[in-house]
Amino acid sequence: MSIHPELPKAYDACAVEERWQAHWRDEDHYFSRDSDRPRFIIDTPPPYPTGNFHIGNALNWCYIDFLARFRRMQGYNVMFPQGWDCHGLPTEVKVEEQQGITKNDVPREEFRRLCRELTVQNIDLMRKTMRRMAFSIDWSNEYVTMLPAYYRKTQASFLRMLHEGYIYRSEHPVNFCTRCETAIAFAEVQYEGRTTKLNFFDFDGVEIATSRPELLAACVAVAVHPEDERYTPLEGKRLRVPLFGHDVPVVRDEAVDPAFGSGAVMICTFGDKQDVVWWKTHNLDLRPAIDATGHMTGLAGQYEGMTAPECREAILGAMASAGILKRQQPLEQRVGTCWRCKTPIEILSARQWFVRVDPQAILQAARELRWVPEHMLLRMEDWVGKMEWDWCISRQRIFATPIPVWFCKDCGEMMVPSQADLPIDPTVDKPGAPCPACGSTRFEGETDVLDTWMDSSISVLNVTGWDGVAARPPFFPAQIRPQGHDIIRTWAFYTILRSLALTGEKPWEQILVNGMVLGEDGFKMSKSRGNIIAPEEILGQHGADALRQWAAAGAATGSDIQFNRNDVVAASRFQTKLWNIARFALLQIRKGEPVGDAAPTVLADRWLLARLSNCVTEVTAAMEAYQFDRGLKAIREFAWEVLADEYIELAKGRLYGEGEARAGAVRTLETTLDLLCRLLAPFIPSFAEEVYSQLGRGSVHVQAWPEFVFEDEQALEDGELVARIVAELRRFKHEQGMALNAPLGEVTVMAPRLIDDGGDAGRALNATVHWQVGTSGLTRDLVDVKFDMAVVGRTLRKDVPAFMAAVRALPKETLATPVGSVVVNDTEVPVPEGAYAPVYASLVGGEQVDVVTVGDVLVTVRRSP
RNA sequence: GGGCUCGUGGUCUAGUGGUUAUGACGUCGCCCUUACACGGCGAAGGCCACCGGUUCGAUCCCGGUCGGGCCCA
Repeated sequence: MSIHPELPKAYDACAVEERWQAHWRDEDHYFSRDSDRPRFIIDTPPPYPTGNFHIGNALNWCYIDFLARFRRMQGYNVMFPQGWDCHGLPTEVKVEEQQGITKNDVPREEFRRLCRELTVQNIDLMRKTMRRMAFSIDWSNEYVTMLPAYYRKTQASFLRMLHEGYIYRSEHPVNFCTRCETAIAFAEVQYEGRTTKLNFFDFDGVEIATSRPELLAACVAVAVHPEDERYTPLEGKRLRVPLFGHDVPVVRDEAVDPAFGSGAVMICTFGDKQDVVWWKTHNLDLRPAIDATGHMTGLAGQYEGMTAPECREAILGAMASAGILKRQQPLEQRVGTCWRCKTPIEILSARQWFVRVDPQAILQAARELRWVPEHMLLRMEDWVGKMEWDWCISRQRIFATPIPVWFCKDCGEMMVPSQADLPIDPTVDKPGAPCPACGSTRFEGETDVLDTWMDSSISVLNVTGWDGVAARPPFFPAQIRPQGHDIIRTWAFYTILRSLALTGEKPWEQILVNGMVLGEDGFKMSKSRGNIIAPEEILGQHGADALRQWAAAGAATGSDIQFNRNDVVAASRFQTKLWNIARFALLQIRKGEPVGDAAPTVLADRWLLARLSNCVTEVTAAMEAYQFDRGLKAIREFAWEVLADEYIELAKGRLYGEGEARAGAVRTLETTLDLLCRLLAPFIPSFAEEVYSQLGRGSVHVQAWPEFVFEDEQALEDGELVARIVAELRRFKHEQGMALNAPLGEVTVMAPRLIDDGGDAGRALNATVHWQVGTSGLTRDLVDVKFDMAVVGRTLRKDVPAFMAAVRALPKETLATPVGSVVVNDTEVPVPEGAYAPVYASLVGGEQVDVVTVGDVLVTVRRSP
C-alpha cells in the first residue's frame, strides 16, 4: 500500500481497518508444512455454526489472535486454523422450524441436504464477522466437520477405537430426550429448578412418597434405610404395587434418606440416576414404562399411549378414587432437561454405543498440561472424579456422522468397512464382502449416528495433520488449546480422552482458558435478559481494534469479563492519542535534513530509549505469560505518559530547532515509533499497520518482535528527575495562573549531583534553568522523620510503636545526625541502619523565591518581573 | 447441596504483608501551550464486603459469615 504523504488530522478507525483488511492476503497467515522454524499449532475451538459469532467467541478469538500474531513475529511457524463443528440438534431443529417439517417427513438424505445448506449459509455469516475482527486465521487450514474430508476421519477414529476395545455396544440406561427422540450424554443434561408435588400414598400398607406417580407401573422395588426401625417388620417381604398388582421386593439401602418423605422410596426403572444405582446393586427387574417418544408402554396397561404428564394426572386421579392418595406437598426439585430443547429427560434403557472412560489416565494427561490460569485444572479434576457411567456416543438423529457398521440380517454378525472405503453411510452403502460368519449378503446398516463431540474431539488430530490412517499425526501434539471454562468438562475432556485412545499421548502442551463475557448488567448474556451485545454493533461504532483492546484489557486472563462500553470508548481514545503521537513524530521525521544514525547523547533521548527498553521487556514477559491485560496496559502507560506527556514535551524545543540536537530527538522518535508499532501489532493490527506503513518499511506484521535492549541506569535516574521537575513546574505555573508557555524566569535545581539535560527543561518551561550541586543559599528546618517500616518492623518487632515515639521525641539537633541508640521501655535499643531519615522544610533567606520539592531535590523559582 | 472463583471510590477494574491503594469512565474546577479539547493540569470521591485469627503491622495470609458469578449434583 502506498504511503500517504498527507497525514489526516483525525483517525478514522473503521475506514482504516476496512482498507487494510481488503489489502492483507490470506497467504500471509498460512502455516508452512515444510518449514524448520519451531511450530506453534493452535487447536482453535470449532464453533457451532449458528450464524452468530457472539461476543464470547470474540473474546476467545482475540486471545488466540494476540498469541498467533505474537508468535509469528517471534519467528514461529504458526497455525491458526478454523473449524466448524456442524452436526447436531440445533440445526436439525432450525431446519424443521424453517421448513415446517419434522425430520421424518422427508428422506434422510434430503433432510441432511437441508441441514448442510443452512450450515453453509451460517458459516458464511460468521466468517464475515471474523474477518472484520482482523483475526489472522489460516484459512488454508479450515475444516468443516460435516464434509466427507473430515467425517471420514471421525469414522476412521471410531473404527480404530472399536477395534482396540475402547468402544462397545450394550444395553444400558441412558439419558434420553423424548422430544428429540435421542440419547444424550451427561454433558448435555442441564438442570433446572422446578416446583413439583410430592405425593404420599398407601402402597400395600406402607406410606410411600413419590414425585413421579406416572412411573408406578415401572416400580420394581421399595427401598428403606437398613436402620430405620419403622420398617424392620417389612424385612424380606414383598409388597403389591397398587393399581397395577405386581409384587416387588423390599430392599434395604444406606442411600435412602429416612428423613425424606416417609422414609420409604419406590424404585422405578428409571426415575432418576439413583434408581439406576439401586437397580444395579440390588439386581432388580427392568420394567420400561415410558418409550422413546415419551408415551406410556404396554406395561402401563390402561394408561398405554398416554404421555407421561397425562398418565401422571390419570394415576393420581385413580389413586384418589381408590382412597389411597393421602396427601400432597410442594417439592423443590432440580430436573434434568435436554440442553437444546429444555424437555425433561428420561432415563431409558436402550442398546447404545459407548466409549470406555478411564478417569485416571485422563487425570494424568490433564495434569501434564500447562493450565492458564492454573486453577482451571481443578474443574477438570472435579468433573473427572465424578464420572460414573461411560460416554454414550450414539444418537438417534440424522444430521451427524453415521456410525460405520452393518449387521448381518441372518446371523447378527457386525461388519465394518475397510479404511479405503471411508466415509460411508451404512444406511445407503453396502459392505464389500459377504458376512464372514455365515456368508449371507443380507445386511442392515446401523441407523444410529455419532455424538457431535465425536467429530470435534479429534479437531487436534485433524489440525496436526492426521490423514485418518497414520498411527499418529505428523505435527502432534498441538502447542495450545484456547477455550472457555464452560466447556472444560466436555470438549477439553473428550479431546484428552480421544487423544489418549488414538495416539497414547496428551493432545496439547498448554491450555489457555478464557472467562465468560457477561452483559453490561453483570449477568450472563441471554435473550430473556435482553443483555446481549452483538460484536457487529461495536465493530460498526468503534471498529475492531477498539473491541480487541477491550478483550485484552477488560479483565485479567481467565476471569469472566463484564462487557463495558466505556472500555471500548477509552480504547478508541487511546488510538486517537496514538495517532497524534505518530503524526507528530512523522512530521518531525519528514521535516528537515537527514538525521544520520549516531547514538543518542542527550539525556532525554537516552532516558526515553531506556524506558522503551523496559517497556519491551515488560510487554514480552506479559505476552509469554498470556497476561494480555498487563501487556496492553504497559504499552498504554509508556505511550501516553512517558512518550507523549513527558518525552515529547521535553524534546519539543530541540525538535523546533536544528542540528544534531534536533537529529538525536528525531532518531529517538523514529526508533520509538517503530518499536511501538511492533508491540501494538498483535493487539491492534490495523492501527499498527497504518502507522507503520508511514515509515515505509513494509508491513509491521512481518517484522520481528522487538528484542530491544538499551541499558543506561544513569539516564533512567536522571531523566526521571528532569521529567518530574518539568511536570512539577508546569503544575506550579498552572497553580499560579500562568499560561504554560509563559516565561517563568530563573529556576535553580539543587540536586545531589550535576545533571546535564542539554537545555531541554529550560525550553520546555520557557525559563532559564541553573543546575547546581547542593543547596547553598538555602536554609532548612527539620520538621519530621520518615521511618522505613521494612527496616524498623523487621528489627524492632512489637516495639515498633514505642520505638517510633522515642525517636520522634528526640530533639531536632539529635535527629539531624544518625543516632546510635534510643531508650525504649526503659531499655537502651540500638537504632538499625536506615531506620529513619530526617524530613526538612526549606526556608530561603534574602531573596523572595518559591520553592518546589521534587523528592529530595529542591527547586527554587525566581519569577520574571 | 458440592467444586471453583470473585467481592477494591458512583460504575468497571489493577495490585501489594509495610506508614497517605492502580487506572479507566463519570462528576467538578482551570487552561484552545504551533501532534492531540477524542487534549492538558488539578480536585472531590474508598474504614480495599462483614466478623474473628496469625503478625510489630493485614486490603493482601488463615477461618467463618453474607453476597455475586461459573460449573455441577
